[in-house]
Amino acid sequence: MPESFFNKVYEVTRRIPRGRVTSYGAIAAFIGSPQAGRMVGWALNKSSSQTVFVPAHRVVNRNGLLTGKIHFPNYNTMKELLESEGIVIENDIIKDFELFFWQPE
DNA sequence: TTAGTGACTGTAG
DNA sequence: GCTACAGCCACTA
Repeated sequence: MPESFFNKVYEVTRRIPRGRVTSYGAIAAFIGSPQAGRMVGWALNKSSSQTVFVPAHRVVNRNGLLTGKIHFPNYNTMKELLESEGIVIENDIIKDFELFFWQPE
């Protein structure tokens, strides 16, 4: 299969270590289109139809806000997944987001 | 084929 | 500090 935009999104997202998070913009920038963060979210949305597991819950917006939660089965699914990895969520926002932030390399 | 849409972000007012 | 707008790329109707 060809190296498409969202194919790279899956690849990068799967590299996110357990208990760490990153932002849509960081992934988009790593791929080469810093302004195409929307596409990242869109790709992750379709990730549920992929055969491989993609930790989409580890990707949030630049403020650490769980904007993607609305695309999970339940509004608290994303929060619970992150908390189960040791990340503290406060009002749908990741506490100490900078400390948990993971930059693609 | 064209138009509309989206899990975002940076800049400008 | 908050609101508005413009780019971003791929998909669906």
